[in-house]
Amino acid sequence: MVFPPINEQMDLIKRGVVELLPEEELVKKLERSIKEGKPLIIKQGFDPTAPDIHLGHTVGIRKLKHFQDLGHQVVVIIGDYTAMVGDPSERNSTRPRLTHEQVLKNAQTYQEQFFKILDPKKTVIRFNGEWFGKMSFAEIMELASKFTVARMLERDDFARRYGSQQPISIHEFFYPLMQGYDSVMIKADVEIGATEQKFNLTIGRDIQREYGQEPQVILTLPVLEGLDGKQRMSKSIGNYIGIDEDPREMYGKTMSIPDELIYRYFELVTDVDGAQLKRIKEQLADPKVNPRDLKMQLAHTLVRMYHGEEAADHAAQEFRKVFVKKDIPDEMPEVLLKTVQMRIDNLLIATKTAVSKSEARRLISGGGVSLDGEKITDPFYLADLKDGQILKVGKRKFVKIKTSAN
RNA sequence: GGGGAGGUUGCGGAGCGGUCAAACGCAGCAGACUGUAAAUCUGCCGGCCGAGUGCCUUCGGAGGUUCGAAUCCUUCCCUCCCCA
Repeated sequence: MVFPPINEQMDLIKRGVVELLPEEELVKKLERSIKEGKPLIIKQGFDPTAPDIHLGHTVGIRKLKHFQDLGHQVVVIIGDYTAMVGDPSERNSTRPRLTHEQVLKNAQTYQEQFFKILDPKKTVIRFNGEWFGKMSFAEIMELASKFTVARMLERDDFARRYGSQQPISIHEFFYPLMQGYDSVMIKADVEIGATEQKFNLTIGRDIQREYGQEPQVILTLPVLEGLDGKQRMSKSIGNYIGIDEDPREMYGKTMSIPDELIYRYFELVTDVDGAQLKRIKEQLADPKVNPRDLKMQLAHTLVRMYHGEEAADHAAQEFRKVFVKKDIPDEMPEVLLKTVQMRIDNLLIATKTAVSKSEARRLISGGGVSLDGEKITDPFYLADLKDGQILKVGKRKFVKIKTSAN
């Protein structure tokens, strides 16, 4: 196995990285790897708590991909066991625990989605239930004895919860230990994680040392902000862009990120190269350039990466049409109705464009509803329904009406 | 084991016998504007009824007191702190 020279490797490895600790150790590992022709083992763990991967996850996955491209061995740990514990990092409350069955089902989807970025032939996937599932109580006690409560409470999220009178369950203390033990089991050389993972990653070094192994190098990456631009991207907060999402959704959601995040997204979750990245930065600083255009470029890039060029072009076209020109989209869901007359509030319910009648009436009175381009503000307006009529609710819900009369 | 503080509408957090579907902030939705589903401003923000000092469901669970309870009492469940 032949690897690129160290400085070349380091350049790619360091892109977008927050901390690389300790850097000298990585250099030593790389030197040895080149000398012996042996790839390094690069680890990252994922908790299959939600069945969809979003852009936030891809920050790490893309970094794994960098290592993979350099010829190293990527090992993805699916934390089927740790997911039952729930990572306490950055949480101010105990996470709900999942059943093993749910976890396995989620893991399946995860794997499929990983391979949209990673090369399946070069990726090893391990479930940590493989070793934790058969660990004896004595072994668990041994692992637990290697750490103290005070050490755990050093962590600011635990300290914060403790201080603000929030519950911390004992089992949560096990999470970092388990994650560290994963590193022991696969003899990790490098572990990748978000900055909030630093504590867990560091514990991994200590645990490896306790078990007589050379400690892993830790590499932390920024936490990607979600659509709101403030909170971390997360499925449970609902501010995420899933990599499996419909191209138009993906495009539109990207357009809704705050302008300040444009560069960050380019840097962390797209495949644009260093030169392009530099140009984007310059353009963003130029007051003559409309940030919207760069955001459109970002949206296009993301859709292209996950759905291909054609889908990206189409999504861009639709966006221009619907949101810039305020036109109607090419395609929209059709709803078949059995009558030719219906009160407008009921029509919103029938087309599922509103969940409750109160909401429907609110939307109507608020001026958010139109039929064939004509705004309707009376909730009791009796609409004559025609085939092909377009109902618009809010900014982006469109429904084409079909009547059974024809 | 003893003492104390708590559990409120998605979240945070007021309310402590009627004027409470419950302040306020955040999130969300809609409208206006725009350079975009950015920013900003305005409105809405439990459900139902052609809509009103209307009806129904909600303030950890179950009972009770009262003309009337998120607010008082009993009991149960859950959390946190201090002492042992």
